[in-house]
Amino acid sequence: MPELPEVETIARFLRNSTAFTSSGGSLAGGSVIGRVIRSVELLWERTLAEPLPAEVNTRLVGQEIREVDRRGKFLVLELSRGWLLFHLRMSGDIRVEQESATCLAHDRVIFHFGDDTRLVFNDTRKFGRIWAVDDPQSVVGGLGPEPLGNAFSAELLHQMLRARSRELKPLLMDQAFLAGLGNIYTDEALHRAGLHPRRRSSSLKMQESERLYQAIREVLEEGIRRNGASIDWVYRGGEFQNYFRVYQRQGQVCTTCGTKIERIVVGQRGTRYCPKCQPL
DNA sequence: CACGAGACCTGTTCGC
DNA sequence: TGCGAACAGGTCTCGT
Repeated sequence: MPELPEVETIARFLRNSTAFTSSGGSLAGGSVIGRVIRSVELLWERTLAEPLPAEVNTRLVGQEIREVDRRGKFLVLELSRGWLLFHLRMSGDIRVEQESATCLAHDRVIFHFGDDTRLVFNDTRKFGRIWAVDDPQSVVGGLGPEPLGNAFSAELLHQMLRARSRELKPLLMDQAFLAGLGNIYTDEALHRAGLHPRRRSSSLKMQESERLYQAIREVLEEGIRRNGASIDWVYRGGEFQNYFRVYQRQGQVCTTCGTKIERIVVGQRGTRYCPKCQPL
C-alpha cells in the first residue's frame, strides 16, 4: 500500500508533535521521540521478521525512541540501543493512541509506552513486517538511491537506465534500482514524463531521462505535500488521490489530451497510461 | 540478467 | 440475494 510519500507522511507524524496520526485521529501526547518501550504485544507473530518472537522483549523493552526516519518505503526508528524498522507493504498502518482507546480489527503488534500511550501496527493483509536489529543496513542495505536525495540526478538516472534493458514500469518499481516508487507513483511519473510503461530503459535518450527524473521528483513532492494518497477503505488523511492523472482513471479522459486512459498489465501489475501522451 | 508464475493474506467490487 | 472471479498502495522465491 503505502509508497514513499505515504511513509514520509507517517514518519513526519510520528516525529513531530502534530495534531494528527496517520489515520487522522489525534496523536496522543505528541511525538514518539523520547518515549520508552515498556512491553511488546505480538498479536500476529509472522509480522515480526526479526528477531525470533521469544527475543523481542529482551531486545526492545527499556529502549527509548531517539529518531524517526524513512528509507525508501521503510520507516526507520533509531533506539537508544539498536534499530526498529517497519515496512507497511500493502495494507499496513501505524497509529499512536491512549491505552484506553478501542483496539481495532487487524491490529498485529502493539508497543506499549510507559505513559499510558501505545504505538499500534495494524495490517489487514498481514504482509507488513517489523525488524528489531543492531544494524539497519542488514534490512535496507540493498535499496537503490533515494529519489529525493541530493545524490540522485538526471545524469545518474540516465546512466542507471542505460545500464539495464528492462521495461520502465517494473524497473522503476524495483526497490534495488530506485527506492520508494510503487504502482501509483510510477504510473503517475511515467504519464508526466510522456513515456510508455513498456518502453525499454536502454533506449532512453538523455532528454527523456531528464523528463523522467523531473516527473519522479515532482510526483513524489506533490504526494508528500498532499500527505500521501488515501484509497480503498484505509483512510490516511492524504488528498493526493484527488489529483491522480492516470491511476484508477481507466476509461476516463486524459487531462492533457482528452484521450481515454487505458489499463494494461505490465510485470503482473495493473498499469494505467494515456496511449496518446505515452506512445511506445 | 530478464521475466513470469506462484506464494503470502484479507477485503471489496463486479458480473452473472 | 448468492457466489465466484478479479482486483488491490508490495515483495520474495523459484524456474526458465
